[in-house]
Amino acid sequence: MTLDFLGTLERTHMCGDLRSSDAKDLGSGETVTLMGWVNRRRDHGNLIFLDLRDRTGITQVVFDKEVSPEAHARAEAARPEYVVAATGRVRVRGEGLANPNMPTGEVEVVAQQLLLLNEAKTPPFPIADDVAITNEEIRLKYRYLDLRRPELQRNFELRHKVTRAIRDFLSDNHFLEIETPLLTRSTPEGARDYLVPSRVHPGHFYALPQSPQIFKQLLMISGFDRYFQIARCFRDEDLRADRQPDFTQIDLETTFPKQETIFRIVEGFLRAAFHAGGIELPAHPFVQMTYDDAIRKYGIDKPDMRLPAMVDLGATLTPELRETLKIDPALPVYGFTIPRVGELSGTQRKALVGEIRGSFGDTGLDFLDVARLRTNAAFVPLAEAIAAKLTAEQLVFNGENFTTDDLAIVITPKPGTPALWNYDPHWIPKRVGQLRLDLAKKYADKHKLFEPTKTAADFRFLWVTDFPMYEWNEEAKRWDAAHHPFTSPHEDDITTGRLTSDKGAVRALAYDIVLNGTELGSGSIRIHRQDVQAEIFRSLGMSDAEAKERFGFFLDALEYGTPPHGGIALGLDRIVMILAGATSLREVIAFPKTAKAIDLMVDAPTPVGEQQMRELSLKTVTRS
RNA sequence: GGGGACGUAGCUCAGUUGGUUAGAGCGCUGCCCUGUCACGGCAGAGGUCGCGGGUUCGAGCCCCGUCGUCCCCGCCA
Repeated sequence: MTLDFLGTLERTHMCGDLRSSDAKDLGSGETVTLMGWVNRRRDHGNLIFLDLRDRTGITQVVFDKEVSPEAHARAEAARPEYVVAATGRVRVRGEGLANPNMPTGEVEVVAQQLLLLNEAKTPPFPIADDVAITNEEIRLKYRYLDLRRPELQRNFELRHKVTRAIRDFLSDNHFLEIETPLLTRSTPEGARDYLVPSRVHPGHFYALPQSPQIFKQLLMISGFDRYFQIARCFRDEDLRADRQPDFTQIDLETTFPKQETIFRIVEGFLRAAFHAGGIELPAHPFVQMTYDDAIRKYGIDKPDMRLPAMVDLGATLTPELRETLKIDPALPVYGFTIPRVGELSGTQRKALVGEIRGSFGDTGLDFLDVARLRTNAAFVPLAEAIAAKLTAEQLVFNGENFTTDDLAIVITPKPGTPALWNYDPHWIPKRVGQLRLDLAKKYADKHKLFEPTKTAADFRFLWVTDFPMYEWNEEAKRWDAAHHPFTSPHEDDITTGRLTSDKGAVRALAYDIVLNGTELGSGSIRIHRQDVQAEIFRSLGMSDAEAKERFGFFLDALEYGTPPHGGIALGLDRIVMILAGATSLREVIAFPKTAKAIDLMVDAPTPVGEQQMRELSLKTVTRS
């Protein structure tokens, strides 16, 4: 079978367009032309059905030997994924022939002509069945075919709509979209940089940006007032399901903001973005929580608000009880529930106990099983007191009482164990918080709190505020910037001199936006005074000379009338991922990389030829 | 750098205690079929059980190594 050329033929409709009204409107002799891929062929001998697919949908085309023997013959030769152009009349399907399962199911096209524009090898995995392919390797190698599947077509249409809604919202709110360089300067702190060797300057390297941080601050100094960018960023760190080395941020900065100014802007464009994705978020501001509260109540700086919080049960334990139960007299005792886990069998419960104890190892932590406490008369009052506290939290969480169907865990630190975790008061809550998430994941099938209902209730946003300014770096024995060194401390922490006297207690005007336990974005109010910036650099152990060498241009710029400013950057990929109900960024990035940062389709990275290496003054050495 | 899961036909998977010639569904090829839409019927092709080594009379199955993919910890200002 020879292939046809398109010639002068033009497409009149997309494959998702036609409805019964189109059949009525078309007078006799009028025809439509559809172009697309053969989704499926059903050959009944003298009658053949081809389902034509493009990104808008699928339309059934009928080939009747009596209507057009030529078209019928070509339809016989067509196979899945062939590219064809079908011309014919739209017909309302007869009684009982309509297919209510497809949007175009009330009509069909009776073909008079079929052009076979291109053939296709049998694809390595099915395109037509919208089923999950588990072989990620083959999906990525044949990414162009994977992307042809309806599921991914939907994801990228969603991504486009979300991006567009955000762009429109920010544009409507006086933000200017300005591009910043991709070839820029390495700032060797934070994530590892991707480096690009300079040909013109042997031994010198550009770095790809981890974020346009300094540039957007300079744009504020330049007086652009409000800036945004859908910015590609690069970080040479190990990957995760929600981390790719090459990713996209919605980056923005504005002059004269309070934190709340930034919050309202972000809430505004997220509302617009979710609206574009068919979700109406409520009009009220998102919930806010300080970093300290997040750690205390959830044991993590990005709480998943779809689950009930942890509860401090310390007050329910008298010193005598602590002694009897071998609990440290001074340390907090945490309890939490996983709702609707249901009755566990003796075997299941035993396995769970082993699992939890095993995960604690030699940490000094142990736990009480509330269900077992109840079986001992001496501890019934304690069990009741604990249940009362858990009930209170459950009421806050979802308006339900804690019941015996909810798995209740109480974590108890053995006496004298603080030394094991270096007296860090966050150690216990973080550890308990991790267990909370592990168990929530383990019993996800039972509590179903992670299952999409396709409503706004699926998306639990949270602002986390008042992050610590500094983080103790145990290895280097020094204080590092917890966020980045351009973040402003709270104003009182500057005036009280706490920057030098008590670094651990300094709070930053830094905030994260969290959605369902995923960090969507991070921002801060920046330092706009040269003297404060210089002091922060010094407090980070950077000498004035060193600060000048690394950020001299920026310190200079701060001296020319820098307005107070601040901003945020949100991961566009993560927003789309969660909105699409996906669990990996690969589902929303067109050409993603594997966990080892390989592009399986184009096969990158690769060694380069000697000529290219020589031009760049590069030589490969083998690392031992 | 560390931990875990997986790897059997093009795809999704099964494969018992180690036992003869490795299976199913879908897909693919050919033939038949005028109302299917996950069409149906008949026939057929298709396998380095990721790779290498070992144990054994005998390995898809056990052991060691290795490669790849995925998930997690570290890391990600």
